[in-house]
Amino acid sequence: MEYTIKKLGQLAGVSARTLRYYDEIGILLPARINSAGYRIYGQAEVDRLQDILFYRELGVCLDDIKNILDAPGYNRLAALQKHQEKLVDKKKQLDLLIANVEKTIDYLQGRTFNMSDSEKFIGFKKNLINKNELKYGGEIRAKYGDQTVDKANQKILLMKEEQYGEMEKLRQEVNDTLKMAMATGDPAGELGQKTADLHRRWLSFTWAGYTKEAHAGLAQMYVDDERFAAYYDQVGAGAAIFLRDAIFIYTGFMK
Amino acid sequence: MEYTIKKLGQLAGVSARTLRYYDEIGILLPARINSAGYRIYGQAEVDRLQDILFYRELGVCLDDIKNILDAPGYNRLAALQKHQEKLVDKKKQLDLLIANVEKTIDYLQGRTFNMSDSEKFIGFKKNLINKNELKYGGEIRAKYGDQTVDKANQKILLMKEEQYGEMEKLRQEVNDTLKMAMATGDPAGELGQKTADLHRRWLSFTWAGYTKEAHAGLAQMYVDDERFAAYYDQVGAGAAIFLRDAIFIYTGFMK
DNA sequence: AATTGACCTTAACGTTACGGTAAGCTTTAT
DNA sequence: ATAAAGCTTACCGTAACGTTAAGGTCAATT
Repeated sequence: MEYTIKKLGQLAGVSARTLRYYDEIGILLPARINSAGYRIYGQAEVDRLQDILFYRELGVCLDDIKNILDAPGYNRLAALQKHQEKLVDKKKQLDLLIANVEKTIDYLQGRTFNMSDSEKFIGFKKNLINKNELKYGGEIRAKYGDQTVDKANQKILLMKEEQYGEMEKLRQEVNDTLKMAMATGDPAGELGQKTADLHRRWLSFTWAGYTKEAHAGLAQMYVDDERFAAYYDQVGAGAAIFLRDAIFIYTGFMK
Repeated sequence: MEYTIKKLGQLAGVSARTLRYYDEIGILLPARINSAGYRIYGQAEVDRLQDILFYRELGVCLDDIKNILDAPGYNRLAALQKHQEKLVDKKKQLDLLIANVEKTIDYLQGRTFNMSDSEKFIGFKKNLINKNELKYGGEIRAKYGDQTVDKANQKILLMKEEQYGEMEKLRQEVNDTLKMAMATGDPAGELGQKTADLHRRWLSFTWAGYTKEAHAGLAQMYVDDERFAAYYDQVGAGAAIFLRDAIFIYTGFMK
């Protein structure tokens, strides 16, 4: 498949000006120039542009990207695997920032009293990639010894366990609060609503995009799907229905 | 608490130069200037800087941020709630990009044959926020009618269900493959390793940062924690142990 | 055959959000 | 007392394009 400059731009979501600039600085040359002087791009250029955008997304400057892609030992597969790690890091950082926003909201609403100034800046972007890491690639492990790297990995592992632990704690809290709420018999009451709120927070751990509609939809699924119903009914008979009602009220689907 | 320019910079992770620039363009003025001409920042400025960085993270230009923050009707709480949504959108986009990288890796390794050019550019950043949305805020709902908004939300809900469905399918696949693998009795065999790989992919749905160490750690937890052990042993007696062994081999923790 | 409108070209200047450096004053630590 | 660290203004430099101007090309329609 061959592309003119605008077609490629539309495909990749960048402007034609950007592609001309990339030509100008020599980071992405067209496959050929046709008789009218038009830039024509081919398959190799599509893939190279994809690589460029992967690095750009990680905040690497174009000059560095050029050097990386043109280096004699460039290994696309290894690079992609590194990308994956970096993107996952980025996602983790986003989670931190989202937690920051949530805590700030709680703070504004008076539900959290101890928010330090330094906490207010957790999760904002730092440079994800440092040049050395890009340049020396796999050698860093040999250079600094596996110990350092393993220590770093262990730290991540600890964080994961901690995160998992928090999620478990939250899940337990949902169950406990649900049980107490059911004793009151009122899904609209304070405890019922607290259950729904806890449930939302638990969801947010794994769910990407929270919306009220989705939350309510899931609540209904809890009732319809026997596997879920069975899980929640461990808490008590009719717990799935009670939880659904509480969530419907919480999300405004029922009054 | 009062801060000098460098202190505030360190707190927030920005340079002193940046803060001077913010002063210059009038987006963040110091609380006062001391006798030596030094900029001194107070509590209000800390919070305002936090707001500025929230918007900056979403790609809003400084001029727009200034207008937003200085608008008469600015409501910090509402703004934060909108931020939360946007960040969640961003996270979803990151998930798309990660999926893109993974698919490209599969493609390079010959495990996926049908990757179209347009697929190669899924997930790269577009402008997350458009000006109108920022300016008119809540009015958009009234303006275009709830119908439009609800339709959009419904679409998200559908995507969620789909995503959930895929995850469920994968989980089922893990169980099925695990059962077959156990019949062979060899965790290091093809089926055993396929189980471990499927398990990794299933994990990646909910886990932010995959590392071999964490994967292996979790596998051990499956054995140690009776709740998990019980779940997997539904597949067959000793399934948790078999899965752990397969994962240990897969992650290189055992030969 | 002519026209229209979408597309392409080069060339040049403009913009955003700072980084870097110079030249000099102030505060803090030793 | 002196050096190091931190502060000031002022100015120049930059990356990655956006924008506009002035003009050539292509496909479809009249």
